[in-house]
Parts: sequence; C-alpha cells; structure tokens
Amino acid sequence: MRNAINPLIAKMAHSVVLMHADEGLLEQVAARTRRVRAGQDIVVEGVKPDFVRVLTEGYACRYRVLKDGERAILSILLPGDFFDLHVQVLGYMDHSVTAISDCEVAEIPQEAMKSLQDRSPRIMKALWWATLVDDAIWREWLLNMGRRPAEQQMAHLFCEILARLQACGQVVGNEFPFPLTQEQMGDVLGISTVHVNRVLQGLIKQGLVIRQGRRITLPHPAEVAQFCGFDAVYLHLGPAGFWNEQEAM
Amino acid sequence: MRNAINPLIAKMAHSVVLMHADEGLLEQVAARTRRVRAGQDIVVEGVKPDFVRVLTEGYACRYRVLKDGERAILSILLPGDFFDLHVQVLGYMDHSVTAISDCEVAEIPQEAMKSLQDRSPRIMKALWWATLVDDAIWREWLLNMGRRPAEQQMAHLFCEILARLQACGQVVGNEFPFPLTQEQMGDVLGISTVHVNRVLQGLIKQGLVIRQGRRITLPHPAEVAQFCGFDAVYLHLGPAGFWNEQEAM
DNA sequence: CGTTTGATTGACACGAGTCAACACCAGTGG
DNA sequence: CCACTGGTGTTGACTCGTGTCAATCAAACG
Repeated sequence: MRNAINPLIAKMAHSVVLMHADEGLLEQVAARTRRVRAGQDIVVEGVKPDFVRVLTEGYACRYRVLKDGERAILSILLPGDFFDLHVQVLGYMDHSVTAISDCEVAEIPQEAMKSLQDRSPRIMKALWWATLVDDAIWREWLLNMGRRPAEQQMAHLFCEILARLQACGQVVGNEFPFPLTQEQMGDVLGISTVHVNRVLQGLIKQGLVIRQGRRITLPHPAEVAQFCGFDAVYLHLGPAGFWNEQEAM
Repeated sequence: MRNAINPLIAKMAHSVVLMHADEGLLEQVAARTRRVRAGQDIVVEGVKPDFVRVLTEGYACRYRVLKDGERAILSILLPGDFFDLHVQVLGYMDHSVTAISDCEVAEIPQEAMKSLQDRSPRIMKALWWATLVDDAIWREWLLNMGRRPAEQQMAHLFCEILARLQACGQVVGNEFPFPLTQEQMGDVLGISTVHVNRVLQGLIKQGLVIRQGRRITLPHPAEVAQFCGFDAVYLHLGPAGFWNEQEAM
C-alpha cells in the first residue's frame, strides 16, 4: 500500500489537479529510493548533484557552517520536499543537506526530469509552485528571525512544521514527530542551546506546547497561531484547516 | 546612449553569454518604463500583478508589515532585479514592493514574457538564474540574521550591495549611493533604529566604512569582507574582483 | 520661521549568550 | 551485571548585546 512518493503527490495536489496519469509518472520517475541514517549528509556544498532528489520520509535540513565552526540551519525539509530542483542552473550547491532523522530519499535522474517536462505541464507547474513556496517560507523565516522574540519564533516553527506535515499527508491531528535536538533547534532559530531549553519550557508552561520525547503536540493550534502571528497563507496550501478556529481579528 | 535596460543586461551577462539579438529583444520588451517617487509602493501585497517588473534605476525593497505595525524589509532590489517574475504561478503577491529612492521601473506585459520564452532560451535561462540567485541571497541573509552580531550584519549588507551594484554595472569603484534611512536599515537587519546608529558609528570608527551624506565608501573592501565573513560566491557572479585581494585563508 | 523627518546621545531594562555543573539515558565493553 | 562513555537535556550565575524611552540636534521644507 505505502508508496514512497505519496507525500509528494499529496503536497502537489495543493497547487494543481493531478490526473491519475500524472501520479503514475511521478511514481515512475521517483521509483529509485535510498535510505540515509540520521546525521549523514545527503548532498554536500560545492558539488553538482547528479540527480534531483525528493525527501520521501523523515526530517532533513539545509545547512551551512561558518568559518568559526558555527552551523546555521537554513531550512527544514519534510516529506515531499525537493532539495536541489534547480541546481542545474547555478551549477553547484551553495549549502549542504543532511538527514536529521533516518530518511528515505528518492533520486530522479536528469533525463527523467526532462521527460516529465515534456509529458506533463501540470507537474511542471506544480514543481514551480513548490519552488516558489520555498521562497515564501524563506521570506517568512526572515520575518521571524528579524522581528519576533525567541518564544514566538519557536512557536511559529512548530506551527509551520505541523501545517506542512498536514499538507503532505503525514499527520492528521495536532501531534507530530519532532526529531530535532535542542542544539539543532538553536541552529534553526539562531539562538543558543541553553536558551532553546528555557524558551521551550516557557511554551510548555504556558500550555501552548506539549512534549513527549521526540514528539510535539499543539493542543490548541489556533491559540498558538495567534500567539506567534502564524498565518498559514504563506504556505499557499489553500483552505487553512483548524488554524483559524478562534480567529477574531 | 543610456538605455534603461542596461543594468539588466549587465547582470544577466554574468550567467549566460547574451547575443546581440538577445539584447535587442530585452530592450524591446522592456521599452515601457515608469517613474516612481521615493516612498511610493510599486506593487502591493495581495494583488496579482498584470506585468512583470524590473527595476531599472534606484533602490527598492520587498517588505511586509506585522500586525503590531512593525515593518520588516525582506530584500533590497537594485537595478536589474525582477520583483515579481513568478507571481503568475502563486497567483498573488505575499509581500509588497516599495521605492526607497526615486526609481525607474520597466513593465513587461505577460505576452511579451511568453514570446521571450519562445524566442530566446538563453534569456530564459538567465531569468532562472536570477531567481535562484535571489534564493541564495535569502539563504545568506538567514545566515546573517541568525548567526552574526549586528556590526557584522551591517558590514555584510554593505558588501553585498556594493558587489551587486558592481555586477549590474552601476558602480565601478568602492563608493556607492545608499539611500536607506537608519530606520529602514533597522528594518533590514532586524534591529532598532537607535542601535543602527551606534553600530554604524562603530564601523566608521574602525575605519571600515566611510559615510558622506547618503553615500557609502568601503575604503578596503577586502578588509570589510574579512571582518564580516562576506564571500561573494553566493551571488554567483563569477570572478570576484577585488574582494579577495588580501585573502590569506 | 515653524514643522517635520532623520540622526544622535544617554540612562536604564531586559533578552539572550556564556560558562559551568549536573542529570539522564542509551550504548558499549569489561 | 555494572562501570564508563558520549550525547542530550536542565539549571544557575553572570555578562553583554540590544531594545526602549526620552531628549536634543541637524537639515530639509513649506
């Protein structure tokens, strides 16, 4: 039953109406998958990837390290996300991608991409859309880092992850796996590990977040969204689900 | 002699070899220009733009305002930059664009873009490239905001602007116009106006930056680059010019 | 001239970083 | 079976970068 490419299809369905044939095409080009253990790099800075890759299972992230050894996580990749859709144009990766949890990655050969291009304009449009949504996410992060205090930043991150996991069909309720260590969370938010710890506890104490091991629950998503100014529109996923329940603006 | 589209051509030349015919095509589609006064919005959040727009003169920026009225500047647009190349896919702008200084903007009708697509694959490739470089800039900013103290952030901003102005042929030396108010700089860097002032003075005192009115000079670009960890590679402009002169790493 | 916008300065408060110690757990090997 | 290990999470004390508030100054402008 389970099909590696499902999250991708679920995600794309938010932008275009996929025909049955399109789904078949996608399954076909992304047939070859690879497993990667947590902590391993999937693509490294400087190389020109030979494949186009899609994450099909697990958590991964884009990151860079500065000269002083500090690491910054530039984005979090969830099932259905492409990593290197367009490196062909730039010629090389200017950042690396690594597995946060154990992952499964589909590798699509260049030629297969080309054939996709010829055979399904709908898919191509969906690819474009995915790229542009990534851009929108970057803009939102920029906003986050620049203008919101750490507590809201972190809450915003949780909201985004939940919304994206819902979008790719990985999660239905308001509980989701969250394999990042606190150090990694610090690298995402640009704050120290110690501070991550304290901020997280603050959110828990306020009842906005529940943590059990490496899982997170947002008992009242709409409340959290309000707290941190999360507005799912930037993800361009269409109808927003339960995010706006108590919206009173 | 002066041609509105020159900065665009200069910029594109970094990614592909443009034929004379390509330049002609560009001049043709971007013939229609519009002047915008400093402070005026050029495209506003929520609309679906009717044209594709390129900045041909002046400084502009993408921005959003939060509910609490705070404004964040998401990117700075310089001559040769597109604002809304791909909104057609997403359907609407999720941020606004406003003129920082007096600007000139070229407006390219949709159909003209389509014809470009058919007539010059080189130009299309260059457009892709421009989009992806924008992405790279966002990643770099994310790095900046997250991991560098304000002084280095600001220095990095100056380096980036100078490099980009050089790339589009607007500047040859190491002095350039910089029309941002300190408040706007704060909105870019995510710090308060007061702090902008102090940080700027710090850079000046260290001799890294010279300011005369609304112009900035970096007397020793390589030194500034070293100070803030600026590495022009992410702009994908090819040979780096004088940035690495004293590079000793 | 007042008025306004932007730049500058000082005093003070607070968020976040740093350093250091300790707790907890899973894995490993004796 | 138990000590040892390394990675992660937790906590406290202290420092420092940045924000906030408020006043003043300078230049531009009607």
